[in-house]
Amino acid sequence: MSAPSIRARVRAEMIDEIKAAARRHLATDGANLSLRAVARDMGMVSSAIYRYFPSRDDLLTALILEAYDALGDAVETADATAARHDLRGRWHAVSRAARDWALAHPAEYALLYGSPVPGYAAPDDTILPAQRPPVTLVGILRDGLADGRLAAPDDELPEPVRADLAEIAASLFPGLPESLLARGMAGWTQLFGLISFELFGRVAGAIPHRDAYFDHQTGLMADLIGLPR
Amino acid sequence: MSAPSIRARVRAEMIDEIKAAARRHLATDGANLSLRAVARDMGMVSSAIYRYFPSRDDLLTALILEAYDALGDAVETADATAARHDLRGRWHAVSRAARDWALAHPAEYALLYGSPVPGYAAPDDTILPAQRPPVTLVGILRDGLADGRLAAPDDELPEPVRADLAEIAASLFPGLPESLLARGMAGWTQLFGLISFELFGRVAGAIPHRDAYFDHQTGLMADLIGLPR
DNA sequence: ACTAAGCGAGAGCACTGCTCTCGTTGTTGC
DNA sequence: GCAACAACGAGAGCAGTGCTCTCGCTTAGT
Repeated sequence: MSAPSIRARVRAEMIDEIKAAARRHLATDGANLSLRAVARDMGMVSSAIYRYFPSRDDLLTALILEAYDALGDAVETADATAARHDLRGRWHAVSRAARDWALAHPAEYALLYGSPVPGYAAPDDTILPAQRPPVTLVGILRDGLADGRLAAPDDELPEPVRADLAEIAASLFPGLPESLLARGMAGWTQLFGLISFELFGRVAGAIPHRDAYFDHQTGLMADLIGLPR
Repeated sequence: MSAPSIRARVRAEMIDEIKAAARRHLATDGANLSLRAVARDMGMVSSAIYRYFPSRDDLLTALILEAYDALGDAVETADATAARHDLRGRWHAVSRAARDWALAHPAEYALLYGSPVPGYAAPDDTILPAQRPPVTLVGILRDGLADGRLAAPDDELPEPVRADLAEIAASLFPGLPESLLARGMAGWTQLFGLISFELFGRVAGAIPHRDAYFDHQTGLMADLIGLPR
């Protein structure tokens, strides 16, 4: 007697296979995933897919969740691999990890950070995994502050901004000064823009040496934050 | 005798009406524009649209071109309205103009800066209008440098980065130091990320005071660039 | 052993982009 | 002024989509 029945195991395997096939289609055909094509790939008829996913959007949601997790893993692993006190090294490692993952999985990145699908509303399950990359980035600042290797800039924030950031800090980074959080978020925002520009084809051929450009751009944000060289 | 024949005039009006109807649909139904729905709105049958646009993608391209122009106009007008020597004021005015336009035309913004449609390749006509916002931003730096109100940072760029930026500067901003161009592009990248995050629903309810947050974030990039307060 | 649930196939609905044909209507050359 | 021609709108049709419903078959639980 197996705790998960045979049927349940087969079902789990089917779900995985469907997701795998869907991911394959996503990579080749782009964002507009065809449920029927996925079904064809598995030698099934389209209606059979509905035994496993109530709708196409639910399939997409499953893929999005997995993609968030994959990106989160990549980013956190890169952060953990770098020497803990080398703040700038960690910043670059995390940035590069995010970019590398995006370049390796462009369609999934577009799913996460591209224009939202009209009818589609991301469920709450996505909130936490979506926070992992920015939390990892700002975590570097938190560590630097604790080590004394990083000082909080003493710029004065407008009160509403300070209050909003204080709320975020309270729930995610207790004790982190709002001014530092603000700069960290600026860095995360620029990182996202940098990757999106490169991936979505703006910038085009204007910058042949993309790797070096990317590192320099993220380095500029490290400067803004005050990460020691 | 009218230089443009009646037929030609009617045709031009029809094209405009189709684009207007399409824009209306874009605003309500989101990115997946239905040619048939547009045709229905005009009391036509879908095949009649093909007399004016060879395909749905060509209709989208026309909308994209107009959107780029609208955004470019908004941005350049904002820049021209601010006092020429008030570099920081211009920076904020341009940033806000871009954001305001995006918030007022979210679907069109998504068309321009969202994930690219799989089969769709942006024609070369879009390159120039697409450059207008970043060119406007960096133009502020160019003016500041000419006025002596802004100094080029003397950070040393890796040679490949310097070379790539030098090429861009040569064609768009002759004489602009590469280091300044790099920081300007960082600002543009962050601005795009900022608007996209807000528009595409990340950040969600985390930041209630969006206007103030936006201004502060763009102000941080102005700091990085060195725009005088 | 019997019942109930899970499953895959198939038909069908409403929708999509796009093509082709067929009359009609406006434009232009003679 | 009229004939030839091009532009036009309607309609039918094709291949594709997401999704629903029904029908048998297989497996699981009692």
